[in-house]
Amino acid sequence: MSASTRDLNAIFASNEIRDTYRISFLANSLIVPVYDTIKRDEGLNRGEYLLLFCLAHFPKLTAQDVANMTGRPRNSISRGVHRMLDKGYVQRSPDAEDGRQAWLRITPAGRALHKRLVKRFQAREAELLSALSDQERRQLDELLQKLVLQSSKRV
Amino acid sequence: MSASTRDLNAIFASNEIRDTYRISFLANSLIVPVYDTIKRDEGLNRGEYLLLFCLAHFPKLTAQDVANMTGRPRNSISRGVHRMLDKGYVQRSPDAEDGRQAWLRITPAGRALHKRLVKRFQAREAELLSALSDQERRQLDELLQKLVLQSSKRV
DNA sequence: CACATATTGTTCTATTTGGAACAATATGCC
DNA sequence: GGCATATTGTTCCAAATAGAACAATATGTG
Repeated sequence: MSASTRDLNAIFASNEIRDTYRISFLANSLIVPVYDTIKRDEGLNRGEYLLLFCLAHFPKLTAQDVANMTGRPRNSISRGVHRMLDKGYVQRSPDAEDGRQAWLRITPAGRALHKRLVKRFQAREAELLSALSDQERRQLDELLQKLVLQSSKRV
Repeated sequence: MSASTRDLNAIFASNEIRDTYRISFLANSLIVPVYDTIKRDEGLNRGEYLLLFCLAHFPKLTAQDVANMTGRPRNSISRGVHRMLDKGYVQRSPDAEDGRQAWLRITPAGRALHKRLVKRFQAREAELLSALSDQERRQLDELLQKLVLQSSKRV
């Protein structure tokens, strides 16, 4: 009964950082439930899935690249790499020119897993976007692109 | 050198879940650096700040309300409540009608803290939004509102 | 009223997370 | 070449996190 007597959704429209609050809320709503199912079904945690996702979109990356892309600390990536190596979803080969770094690549098993798992995010995204018309989706696409480029500029 | 030879930003435009990826990226970019400064300067972790923020926008809430609003598990909220009680930013009073629950309210000290801290998020938000025109900001506002309402509908 | 079920908030525990220090390697500057 | 500084990836450790079980209270159904 407690929640029903107050409109908790009112905060979406009436707080000092409306865009921040709503973007953060949407991010959680889009990814948390899906990560939960991935954890449950495949035993991958967030860092491991992010690594898989990044490697699915580039021929090769260093651990530092993945840290830069995801904003996670290097030690988290390092742990994720080792677990994904063990699981056979990722392979690693040292760089001949720079002895410090190593190149990471996705394996066929990793790519197959990615193809299966990304469908879950797509389904959740489609559910959310069902609230928008085609034109609104195009608007959103343009706005998001401007914002992420602005955001990554300062890094 | 490794990153400069690859355009890591390309993933924004070319992945299977573009909106999910970019919204999640933006959320991190908006809140993580600010949370870091709040942790450093005030010793509040994410759950504690979220509690403060929620209570700043409602006269009273139960711990369960806060869990619903933030999507965090009840035990995290419970811990946050105790620490914020100790710090004097929150007060608690049992509900006379329902012996299980208690009402949480922000204290004057808590409100003063909130007013100071929210400015940091506002500054970060303004920095991001500087990439958009006034009209684009209005568009974003409308789109976000539709999306959060869609998102909270299913809960 | 009695008993099964649900809800609130808490504690216990295992996992996840990230800061800091570290070794190995690379770069820059004299 | 030699030495200070930077970068990569790792390990160590402390803090944060969330699932599960729990006690107390409330609700519903006979």
